[in-house]
Amino acid sequence: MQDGCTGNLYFYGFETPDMSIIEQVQQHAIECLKALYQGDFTEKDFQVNQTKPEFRGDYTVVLFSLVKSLKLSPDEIGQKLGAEMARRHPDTYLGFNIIKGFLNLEISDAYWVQVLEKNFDDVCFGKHPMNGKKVMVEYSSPNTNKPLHLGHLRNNFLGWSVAEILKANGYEVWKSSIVNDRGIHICKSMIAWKLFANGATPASTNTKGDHFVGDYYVRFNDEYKKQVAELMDSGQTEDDAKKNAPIMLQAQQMLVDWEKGDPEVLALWKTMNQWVYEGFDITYKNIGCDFDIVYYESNTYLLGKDLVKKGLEDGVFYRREDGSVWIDLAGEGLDEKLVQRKDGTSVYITQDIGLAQQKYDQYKIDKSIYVIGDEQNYHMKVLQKICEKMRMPFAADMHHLSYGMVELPSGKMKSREGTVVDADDMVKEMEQVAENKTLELGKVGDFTESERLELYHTIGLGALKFFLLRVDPKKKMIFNPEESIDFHGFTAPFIQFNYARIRSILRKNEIPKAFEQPATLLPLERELLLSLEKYPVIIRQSAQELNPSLLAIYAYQLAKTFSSFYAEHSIASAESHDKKRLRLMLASMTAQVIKSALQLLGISVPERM
RNA sequence: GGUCCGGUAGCUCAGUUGGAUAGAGCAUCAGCCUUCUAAGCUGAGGGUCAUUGGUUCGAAUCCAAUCCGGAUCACCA
Repeated sequence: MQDGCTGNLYFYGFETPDMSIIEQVQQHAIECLKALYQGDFTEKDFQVNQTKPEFRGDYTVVLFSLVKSLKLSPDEIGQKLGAEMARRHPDTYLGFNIIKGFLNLEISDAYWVQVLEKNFDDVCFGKHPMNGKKVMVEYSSPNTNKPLHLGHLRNNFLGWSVAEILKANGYEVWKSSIVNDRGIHICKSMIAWKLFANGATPASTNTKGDHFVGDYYVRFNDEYKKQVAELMDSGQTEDDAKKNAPIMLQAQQMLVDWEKGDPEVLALWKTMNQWVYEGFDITYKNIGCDFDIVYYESNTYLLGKDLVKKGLEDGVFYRREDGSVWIDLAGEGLDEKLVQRKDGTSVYITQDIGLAQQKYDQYKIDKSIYVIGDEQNYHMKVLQKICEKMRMPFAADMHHLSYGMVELPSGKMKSREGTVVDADDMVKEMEQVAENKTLELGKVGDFTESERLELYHTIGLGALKFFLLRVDPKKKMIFNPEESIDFHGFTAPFIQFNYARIRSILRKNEIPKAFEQPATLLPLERELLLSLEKYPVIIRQSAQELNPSLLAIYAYQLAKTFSSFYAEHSIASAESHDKKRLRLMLASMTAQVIKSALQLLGISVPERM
């Protein structure tokens, strides 16, 4: 599903999107250096940064790296370069100064105003034209024996957001999920249900399906622990007790029966999985996740066997005496890895190879992204290496978007030990906090009941998503349930609040027609424009790095700049007609970009709050 | 033990293709609502960028070693 922004904006080859100002500065500098010094210069020869606030200027060329090759002082290079850039592009540069090897360039007001005039009402501003590339983002990929928890939320928010960010960069994107619907963990819930439920169902107990099944998973572990303790009391070692506990043996037998296709086991399996799916659907809908393709492991777990055969023939794999099949990756700094058991059944990685191939065959994707926790870094490295060794054409374009675990102050969350923060509870709690704060502030007196609920959802879920997305994905993060997530400062509600303030103004004021005379920009107006102008670059960067936190940080920084601007200058009662028009346009564009950036994070904005 | 990732303010985090006096938020303190929504604005305090050495005009960023924390190295998924 595309948003209408990336489809037909440009005809390939005829029109290219405008260069951002930072790219222009770079090009201008290259062009002028060539003219001045007759050498070959590229972007790599010098850096362009945003000018630090304590100096005059907008963008800065760092001159030190040019000193050696030109054999001139930074000051001399700066003077010549600055003058030449200003001479050649008088519409862009207002002036320049050189301080300690830094060439600070002031961009002209006219340039900034033209950026504003051109883009202030463009809902597609910042998004890039279609590039003809197809990419699949696999994310979420839940187990069906327990409900989603906070860690899954990080995965879901990340995956969804990265997919949207790629769309905004012109990719055709499929969101997919591989549901882990078979295996010993499901059998554990099944056997516990059989033993203890007396035929109870989610409906009969008025419980959400995934929680219902999850409860039996916990029940299994309780019983298991009890049985292990009993066996140990009767003299068995811990290892033996763990192996011999009757309920574990029953679960394992159930898995064997499942693989044999025992109708009774299959029926129960289908029923319980269905309960879980009904629960997941509610959660996914509530948190705004969607998928274009859903794979089920029960359908894919046999994939890859043919590839193992082929790999054996090609000498990529080898067979041991006992019949098991391996690959030797010791040369790549990895280990030897099993790809097929001695009994001929496949292991996890076998189906991963098969599914990777299937994705490529079915959808002709150019890039395949896997959103999977960093505990599987090794596994994913092995997978990619195997695909590479098998000369699969897509091997180089597989990308593991590895993210760190969400931990509690007490350490890792463990479903088995019940120390998890449940996803549904978490969302509900955030909505509750949103409600409390909103009522405290007394701003929704005239809202209808459903408007109120929608607002609490927007704010509460927004705060949660932002909290999880604002951190660099690859870093682990700590969540403290004692201190509930803040609604002040570096948060979604702050950004949403600024959006609502702008909307409030725009409801009451129309943007007047044209300027009567060119406006001169005040520092905060200029700062806001500088920030707005960066948006397309940020969208591109977050796609390149597969990192939504760049957008989150950007959206906050933009909202913060607006907030200062708002406190300092009146918009509706500006000192002149021109200023009023300028500021309304600024406000309008800010709202537009905030909405767009948050939307890429999966966060919506309220018209009032 | 091998491999990989991380260590920045009391807390949670930015900042790493090497650039100016290392930045935000929370918490603390001091101001600011008769004017567009104070979920706000302005300001203050708070740092041995884990440690040591190296590379150079310049290092939180690169290299080496060390310390601390985590992940992973299953005929589990």
